[in-house]
Amino acid sequence: MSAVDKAFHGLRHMIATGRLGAGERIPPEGELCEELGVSRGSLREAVRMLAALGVIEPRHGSGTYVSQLRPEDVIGSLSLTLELLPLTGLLEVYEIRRVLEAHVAAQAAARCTPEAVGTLFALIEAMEATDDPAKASELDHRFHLEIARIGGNPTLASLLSVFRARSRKYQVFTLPEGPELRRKSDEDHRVLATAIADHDPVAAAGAAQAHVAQTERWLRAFMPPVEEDDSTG
Amino acid sequence: MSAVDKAFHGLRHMIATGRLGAGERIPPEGELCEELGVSRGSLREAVRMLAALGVIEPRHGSGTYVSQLRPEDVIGSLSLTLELLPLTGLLEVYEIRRVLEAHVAAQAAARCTPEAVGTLFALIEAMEATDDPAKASELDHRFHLEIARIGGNPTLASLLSVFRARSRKYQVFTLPEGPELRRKSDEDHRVLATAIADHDPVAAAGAAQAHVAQTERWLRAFMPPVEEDDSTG
DNA sequence: CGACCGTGAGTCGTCTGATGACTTTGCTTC
DNA sequence: GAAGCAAAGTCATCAGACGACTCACGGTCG
Repeated sequence: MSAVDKAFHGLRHMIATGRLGAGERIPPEGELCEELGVSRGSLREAVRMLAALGVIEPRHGSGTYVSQLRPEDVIGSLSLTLELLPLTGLLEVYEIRRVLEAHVAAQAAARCTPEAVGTLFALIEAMEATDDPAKASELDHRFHLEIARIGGNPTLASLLSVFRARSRKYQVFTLPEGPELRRKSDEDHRVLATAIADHDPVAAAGAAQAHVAQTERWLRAFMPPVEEDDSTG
Repeated sequence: MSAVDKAFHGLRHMIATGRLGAGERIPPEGELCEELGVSRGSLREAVRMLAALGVIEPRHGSGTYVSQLRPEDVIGSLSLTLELLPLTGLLEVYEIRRVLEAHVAAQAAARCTPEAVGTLFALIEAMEATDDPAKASELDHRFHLEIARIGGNPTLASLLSVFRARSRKYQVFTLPEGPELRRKSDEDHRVLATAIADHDPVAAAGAAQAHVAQTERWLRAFMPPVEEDDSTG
C-alpha cells in the first residue's frame, strides 16, 4: 500500500470508528505524520482527497476539521465533477432525475403547507416577470429547490440540486428558441405547483416527470456546447 | 486563489474544454507545474483531488490519465465516503434507494430476457443454499446488481450499488435473528424475480420497494454498529 | 527471422528542510 | 474594560533530491 493510501485509509478509519467526530479538529499534520508513518507531503495529499470528497475541511492557520458528515456534504462533492461528463452519459442521469423529481413532487404534495405554496407561486410569478434568462434560470433553480425542501429529504434535495446544476450549464433559455421554451416551462411550473397546492401527489409526480422529460427532449434536440464560466476567481 | 485551487481548476478546465479528452494521458507533472504556475507539491495535491473524485487516474511510472468520464466513474467516488455517514443521515438515503430500486425493477421487468431470468433464479438458489452469511451477502449484492444491469442504466446501477454497499456494512445477517431475516429476504427475492420474469413492472416495483423498506425496518430496529473491515491491504 | 532480455529514459512516488501566511490566544497597554 | 499587539500554533507553498515503476528500444540468443 502506498504512503498516500496509508494516510488516506488511516484518516478515514479514524473518522469511521468515531475517534474523530463530526465537526472536530483533527490533530496537526506533524502528529498525524508520526502516527501514520508518512511524510507531510503524503499526508497532505490524503487530506486533500478527503477534502475533495467533502469529509474534512482544512482552514488555513487554524487546523483541519471533520465536516458535519451530513449526506448533502458528501453528495455535494459531485457538483464539480458531474459537469465534466459528456452529454451521452448525461442522459442516463436524466432518467434518474425524472424518477426522483417525481417522487419529491409527490412528497411535497403530501406535506406542503400554505406558506410553502405561497413561496412557490411567488417564485413562478417572478420567473414569468423577468426577461433575463440568467435570472430566470436562477429562479427556476430556487423553485425546484423549494419543492425538494418541502419534500422533507435534504439528501435527496441536494442530490437533485447537483443534477440540475449540470443541466443548467447548457442554458437552453439563451437559445433563439428560448422564449418559447420558457413559456412552456412556465406552464409546467404552474401545473406542478397547482398539483402540490391541491395535495395531489399523483398529479404532482406526473407533472414533475413530464417537466424533466421535456427538458431532456430539448437537450437532445439542441445539444448546445457547455459554456465554461470563469467567474470563480 | 490558492495554488492548489489554481491547479485544480486549471486541470478541470482543461478537461471540461476538451483539451484533455477521456482516456488521454495528461502532460507530465513538470510541464503542468510550469504552465499552471505552481510547485510540484501543489500540483500533486490537485491531481489527488481529481483522482479521489474519479476524474483522473495516476499510474506509477507511466503517467496520469483522464478517466473514461462515465457517470459511474464519478459516482463511484461516493463509495468510500458514504460509509462515514451517521445512521440518522442514512435513513434519508434509504428513501432514495426505495424509489430507485422500484424504478429499476420496473425497468428490468419491461426489458428482461429469458437468459437474464435464468441468472436471477440461479443466484436466488445459490443464496438459499449457502449457510455463510458473508457469501449470502455477496450473492444478494450480485442479485440486485443483475437486476440493475437488466434495467439498462449503468449510472443508476452504480448509484444503487454504492447505496447498497453502505447498508451491507451492517451485516444484519450475522445477528442472532439472521436466519429468520434471511428467510424473509429470500422470499422477497423470489417475489421480485417472479414479477420481473412475468414482465410485470408494477408488481416488480412494488416488490422491490417492499424489500428495501423491510431492510430499512431491520436497520432501524437493530442498529448494530458498523464493522470496519481491514481486509483492504 | 523471431522471441527474449537488458538497459535507459521518462514519469510518478516519497522524503526532507525551509519559509510564508493566516488564525488564535493571551498579554500588555491605555 | 477594551483595544491593540506579540507570539505560538497551524496550514500553504516552494525547492531539491532520490527511489520505484513502466515502457520502448536495441541487442542477443535460439
